[in-house]
Amino acid sequence: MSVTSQHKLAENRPFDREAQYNAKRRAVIRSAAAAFRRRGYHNASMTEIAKSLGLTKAALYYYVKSKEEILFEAHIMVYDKMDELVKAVRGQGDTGLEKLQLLYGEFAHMLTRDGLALLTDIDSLNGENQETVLKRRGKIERAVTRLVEKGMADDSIKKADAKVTVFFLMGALNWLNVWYEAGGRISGDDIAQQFVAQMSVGVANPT
Amino acid sequence: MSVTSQHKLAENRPFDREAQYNAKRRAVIRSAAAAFRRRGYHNASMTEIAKSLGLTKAALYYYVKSKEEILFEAHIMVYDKMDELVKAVRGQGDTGLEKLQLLYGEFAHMLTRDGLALLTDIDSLNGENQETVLKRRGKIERAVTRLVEKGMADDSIKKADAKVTVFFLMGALNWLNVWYEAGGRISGDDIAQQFVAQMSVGVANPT
DNA sequence: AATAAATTTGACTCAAGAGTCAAATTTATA
DNA sequence: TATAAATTTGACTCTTGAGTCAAATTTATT
Repeated sequence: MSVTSQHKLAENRPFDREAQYNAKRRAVIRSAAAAFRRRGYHNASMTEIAKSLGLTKAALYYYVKSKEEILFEAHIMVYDKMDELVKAVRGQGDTGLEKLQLLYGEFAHMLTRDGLALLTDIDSLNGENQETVLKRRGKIERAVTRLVEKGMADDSIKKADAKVTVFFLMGALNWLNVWYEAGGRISGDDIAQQFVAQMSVGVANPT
Repeated sequence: MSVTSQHKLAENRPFDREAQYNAKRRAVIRSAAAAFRRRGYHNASMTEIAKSLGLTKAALYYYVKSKEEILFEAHIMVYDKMDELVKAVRGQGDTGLEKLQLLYGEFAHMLTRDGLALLTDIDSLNGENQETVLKRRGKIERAVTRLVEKGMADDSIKKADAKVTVFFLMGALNWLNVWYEAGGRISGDDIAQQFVAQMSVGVANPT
């Protein structure tokens, strides 16, 4: 009996609780990130974020250490997802162009889904966090740049300054969050598809 | 004599003074706009903006009514310039594509020159100002959309959803301000040129 | 039901930064 | 040099919003 309860205490409950806690914490970050995207980091107050979750500001601090921590994690959440996508398409596609098409499509798709958004407010992060986020962004940009360069090497992509090309493409993605409202006239899938098409012809070598 | 001095008072001096005042006011707005772009609207304090002009915060309020007024006018300044550019290319170019190339090049060029930057913080404007800015942005987007549609009609531009195409192109421009630092590896002219090229092939009908 | 842990809250403190204003300073004019 | 207008400032006030904390409430366990 006492052994059983010990067991429960040590295995079942803690897991449950921890999972609960983590889920709620993620919910806080997601919800806040959406508010940041809609209204901007500084215009979205903690009180407001709390209210939209049916909580009080004080309760938020049970899950996070500071507002900045939320911003940081919101950034990281997106870059984690993007890293995943980079990994996911790694084996696929043949030419550089094909690989780029797959990845770009995944990116566009991600951004038109569930609240995931590239945030631009990096200046509101303190030195260390800011550096980390910039590093992560750089990592993604480099992954894309590699595909572009591979495409230039195998002649599937037109030769040009790879960096500018990548910025051009990433710019379009970032801007997506500004104008795209889920449930609008155009579906996320359509946009992703059209972005890929647009990107492709803009970049591909005429065959 | 008294007439002469009256005259001077009424004609010469005031003009000088007014011009001086206006020039300084514009300088305040430009300098602040640059700070907003670099550090974000809320991270750039009035004190900081004043200091970079060799002034005191209080002095700023001799030229502007509020921080928000600065943000508003900074936005308007850019849209005025863009309207000018739209007008400037109106007569030129033959096909829709050619017109679009000219305009897009001018836009890119403007953004890589003297501190003019598309600001994204629109949520920090109060209702009326915000509405005005959104209207101005809409006006520009519509002007670009018209060119795209003209191009689709005369077959110089590939048929697709014009709106998405325009957002794609404007996104790349907006993102420019995030990564482009004047005096970097690539000159503004080169970027403008490459953006036009990128845009063109992305959009043009294969001939 | 008693107890302990987890969660939430009301009522605070504190700092930062926008905005004000009377007084000081500078500039131009006669 | 005297004077008046334009410009700038130091020293404020006021608001907003982040963050804290002891106490209240809820949830799970025996």
